[in-house]
Order: sequence, then C-alpha cells, then structure tokens
Amino acid sequence: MRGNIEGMTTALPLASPTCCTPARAAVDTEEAQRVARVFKALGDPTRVLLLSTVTAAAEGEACVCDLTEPVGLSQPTVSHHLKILVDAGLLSRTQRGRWSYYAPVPGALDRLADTLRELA
Amino acid sequence: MRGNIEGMTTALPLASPTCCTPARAAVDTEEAQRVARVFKALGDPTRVLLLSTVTAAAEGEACVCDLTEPVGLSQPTVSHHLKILVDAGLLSRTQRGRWSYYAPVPGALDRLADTLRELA
DNA sequence: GCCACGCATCGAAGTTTGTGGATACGTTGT
DNA sequence: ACAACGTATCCACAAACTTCGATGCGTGGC
Repeated sequence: MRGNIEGMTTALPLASPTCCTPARAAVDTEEAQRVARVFKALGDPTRVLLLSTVTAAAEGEACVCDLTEPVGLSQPTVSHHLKILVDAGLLSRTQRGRWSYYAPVPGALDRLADTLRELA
Repeated sequence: MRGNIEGMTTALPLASPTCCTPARAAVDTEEAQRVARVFKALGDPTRVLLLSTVTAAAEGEACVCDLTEPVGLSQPTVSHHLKILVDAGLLSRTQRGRWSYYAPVPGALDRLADTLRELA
C-alpha cells in the first residue's frame, strides 16, 4: 500500500518533517545550578575517596591527619578538597583542640539520591 | 582530683595525644574513579538541564534541535555536552534519518542513586 | 613567653573544561 | 548530481580546577 491517502496529505506536514518540538525540563535553571554544584563536588575521585573514608571512620568522624595518608596527597590539597565537600553540604567541620574533625552531614546523601530519582 | 593515677600514666600515651587513626574507605581508588566520572558528568548545570529535558520529553527522546533552544547555547556546545552524558552511560544516542535522538538509559539514574546510598 | 603541632590560606604552575565559529560528514529531497 | 538540512568534529581561547610549597593562625605543652 504505497502512496498517500488523500485525507492524510493535508493533515501531515510532509513538506517539513516535524522534528523540533522543544520540550521543557522538569527543573528550572536555578535548580539545575544547585544540583550541579553538589554533583561537581562528587566529580573528583579524591573527594569520593575522602567522603567514603570519613563515613567509614570508626567514630563517624576523622581529622585531616587521618585522611592525608589514605589519599596520598599533601595536607593543603586534602584541606582544599574537604572545604569543597563542606561547602557542598556533604561534610561538617568541628574544631576540637588542635584538630579539625570532619563528619558526614546526616541525610545529605540520601536527599541527593532522592533528587536523582526525581530526575528519572 | 587533679593529677594522674600511677597506673594510667603508662596506659595512656599522654605525651603524644592519640589523633591519627587512618581509617580505610569503603571503596577503593578504582571504584572512586568510576563513580567520580559519572558525577562529573552531572557536575554542570547545562548537562543537568539537558538530562532533565530529555527525560521530560513527550516521546522519551529528543533530538539536538529540540535541546538547543531550552539551554540557550550553540549547537556544537549542546552536542558536546550530550556526548559527555552518553559517555557517562546516562543517555543513549540513536540516529534516525537526519536526526540524532537522545534518550535516557533506563535505570542508570536509579543505579547511581543506589551507589549514593551505599556510600552513606 | 616560647616553641611545637595541626590546619587553613595564599601564590603559582600545569592541566582540564566550557564555549562558539568554522568545517566536514551523512541524509534527504529535487 | 546537487543543494539543503541536522550533527559531529576540529580549532582556539578564556575560565576554572588540581596540586603543592610557603606561610599564617590558633591551640596546647614546656
């Protein structure tokens, strides 16, 4: 059955094959920036390792000197990465005596996982 | 009751206050790199917007011309971001006629969410 | 008061990333 | 065969990122 039924030719715009139907995202530009900011913090192997190490620490927290050796980087670099994780709301910092203790923010990763599921 | 009981002085290493107890992460270096690679793909506002737009598309897929206008960037830039999302395993590309259709990989975001929960 | 210690900040070098114009490639229609 | 169209790739450039040494700051022990 080749060719066109007469009624279809007028209904379907065959001359300009319909392609572009610009869809709208479920999130706006502002939310995309917020979400991307957190994901960018997790977009570095060192920071994933740091977050995992802090979370797996015996007391649920760890100081910088505990973290320098596992990742094999200098102390300033580790402090830099930890600051990024704190700014992203994934870790919290508590100074006690001479040491800075970093601990995971409760529920932060779970909320991020929910955001991922909402995107899907 | 100030001062030290004699038995404690030998038990507790008061001279060097025990701090560094280097904990081990739950993930190894290799897995951290794999995870970070996917998160880095989501670490850009444009790509979050693109992923959300493709997912929210009516037919579950969208071509580049559908996506250029919503994000407000040039076509080469949009293609570049889409390639990153494909390489990360979050989108799939299917060429049909003159158009390239991008669709979300089923379950990819869910698996990523699971990875997040395992980290916590 | 002074020194040692743990950590944050600064400055700099090398690398990576985001972006758009120009261009090449494959497909469609004439 | 040729022209038009949608995309991917190449090139270049500015901005951001990662890293470390040097330095500054606050705390604790002498």
